[in-house]
Parts: sequence; C-alpha cells; structure tokens
Amino acid sequence: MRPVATTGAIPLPLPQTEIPGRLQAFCAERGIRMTQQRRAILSVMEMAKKHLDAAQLLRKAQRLDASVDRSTVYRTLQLLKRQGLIDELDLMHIHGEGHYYERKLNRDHIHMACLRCGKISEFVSDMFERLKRQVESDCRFRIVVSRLEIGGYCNTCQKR
Amino acid sequence: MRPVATTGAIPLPLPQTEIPGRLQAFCAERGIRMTQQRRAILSVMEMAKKHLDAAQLLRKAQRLDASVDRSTVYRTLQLLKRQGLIDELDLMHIHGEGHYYERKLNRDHIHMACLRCGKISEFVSDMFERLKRQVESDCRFRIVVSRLEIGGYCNTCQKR
DNA sequence: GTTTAGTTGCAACCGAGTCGCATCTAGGAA
DNA sequence: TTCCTAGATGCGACTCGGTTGCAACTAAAC
Repeated sequence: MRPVATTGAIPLPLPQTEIPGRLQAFCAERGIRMTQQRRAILSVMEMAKKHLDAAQLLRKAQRLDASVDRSTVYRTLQLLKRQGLIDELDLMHIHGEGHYYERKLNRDHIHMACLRCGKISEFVSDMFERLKRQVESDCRFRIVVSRLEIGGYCNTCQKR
Repeated sequence: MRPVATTGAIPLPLPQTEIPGRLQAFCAERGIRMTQQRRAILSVMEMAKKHLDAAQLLRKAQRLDASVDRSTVYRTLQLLKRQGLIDELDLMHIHGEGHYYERKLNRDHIHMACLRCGKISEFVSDMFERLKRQVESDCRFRIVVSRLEIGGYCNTCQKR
C-alpha cells in the first residue's frame, strides 16, 4: 500500500503508480475473468502517470495488444467503475465533454483544474473527510462515491 | 436576496425560486442584449423547481416562445456559465451523460444523488466553505467554481 | 428611421459512449 | 489433455449531447 499522508493538508503531486499487477490481483480475487485485452488495459491504468481519457487509454492499450477495441475499453471501464476500482472525473470539462479515469487510492482527493493553463493538481485534506462524515450523519446519507472538483487559477497563472 | 442559513449544517430541500426577473436584471446590468428567446429561457431557469437538463429547458422554454431552438438554449447556457450566473452539474450521471443546470445562489451547496431511487438532495455546510478556503491558502489556488457531488444511498433507501 | 453588431434558426456535423450480433476464448469439468 | 460453455471480444451501426457555419433577423445605440 502506497504511503499516504494521514493528517493535515498536503498538496499532492500527480497520481502515483502502484504495485504492478495490483488491479489484476483485485480482479482475480473477485473472480473476474482475465483476458489479453483486459490485461493490457489494466496495466495501462496502473502505470498511468496522469489522468487518461478513454481515447488515450485505447491508444496506449493498443501498443500492448493491437487487437484492443474501443468498445472493450468502454466495457472494461464500466466494469472497473462498478467494482469501485477506478474513479471517473470530469476535470471541470477543461478539455471537452469526455471523462478521465484514475485508480482509486485509499484516500479521496480534491481535483483542481486551472482554467488558464489546464494544469490539474490534487490535494488531500482531513477536512474533506470530516465534511463527508458530516454529510453522512446530518443527512443520514450513506456515501458510496464522492467527487470534489474545483476550477480556478493556479499559483503561476495568478501572477500574470 | 433569499435568506440562506449562514451557520452550521442545514439539510436543504430543493432549489428555491428567486425574485422573478432577477437573472434578466443581472444581464441588463452587464449590458447583455435581451431577446425574446433569452427571456423565455431565463424565466424557465428562474422558475425551475428542480434541476433541468438542456432538453427539459428547451421544452419548457418553447411553451413560452415556440420559436426557441435547441442551439439557442445551448448558446444561452454557455453565456450564463461564462457570466457565473448558473452552475453546471452532472448529478453523478444518474440519468445518462448529460448535464443539469441551476441558478447560482449566494452559497455553494453539495449535491447528493441516491444511486437507488435517483433522488437529488442538497446540503449547505460551513465546513465546505472552510475546506475551500483551505484549498485557496494551502495550494495558493484561486477558486472560481467548485462542485462537490456525492453518490450513495438516501435515508429511505438504506432501510430496504 | 437608419445602422450594425450581436443573435437566431436551421441543418449539417462532431465526438463520446452504447449496443446487437457473430465469433472467439478463459478456465472449469471430464 | 481435450471438451465445453458462459462470458468477452471486434465490428459496425447507432444514439445522443453538444457545436458550428451561414444567411436572415433584430435589439438597441445613434
């Protein structure tokens, strides 16, 4: 398990890579059939150093297995979403209408998208966790998935 | 200005209506040309008692002015977004890939979507405001727009 | 009233995502 | 090891939300 800051608020760089094969191990545990194509897609997800959309994921997966089809990518993404293994992001629609995907880590984080340079940054905060607990108790709402996205101007772009 | 709870965490019902003509007044202030079609669209937005998607907005606007076209609705939504007068929501894609829109009120709120019954509820929380201030200071990020959406199970659906 | 920049309807278009179906294959059973 | 079949795949057609180019129209400044 990748070490994650457990206290305070730490600006986080970009998503980190995980132990290779982690996602495949999860799937095996849950009795999900493993195919050549899924292996390619999962390992791309696992090694991704930034948020990928379906088209990027397809291109990268095809470099590992040329037979991978667009529809298989979408079907696999649905599978991983249902299993709670990945998160779907909009990143404030900075680049079109599509979605971005990332491995779900132990701890949720906030996504900030710079409206000027398009940079995406991430942020882990205890207060976010506390806010979710407040929602659960005050609204009697059982949270399954949450997404906090922020649009604005990053430090560098504010200075211009 | 509609009274909004300013302290603590209050479960909020659905979006309220505003003083009629409010959006049009905003546009006038900013020197935005007012047309028959825009008037129809704005008043639908203003009187909406729930979150509307573009298609619903079109249908309702056409009841006020039959000439309103789909593209005009989309162009007007873009305009209002740019002006910061409305917020765009996904509502966790509970019903397809489209977007929902609502008048921006003084205070941001959290949207909760029940994955079982589809009910959307809203929640205002000081902690959300504090969290945003934390992001601004810790990450030196100037927030323009933010969106916190939560998927899970509402009180009623948990009991089954 | 004249003028014109801004807005509109229309129809064609785009790109993300889905689906039906024939074919293929992972992986359990014999 | 071979056989078998539920489940996965590729393909192509499709849906649907949203955009765009263009000629016609109009709000509002003069």
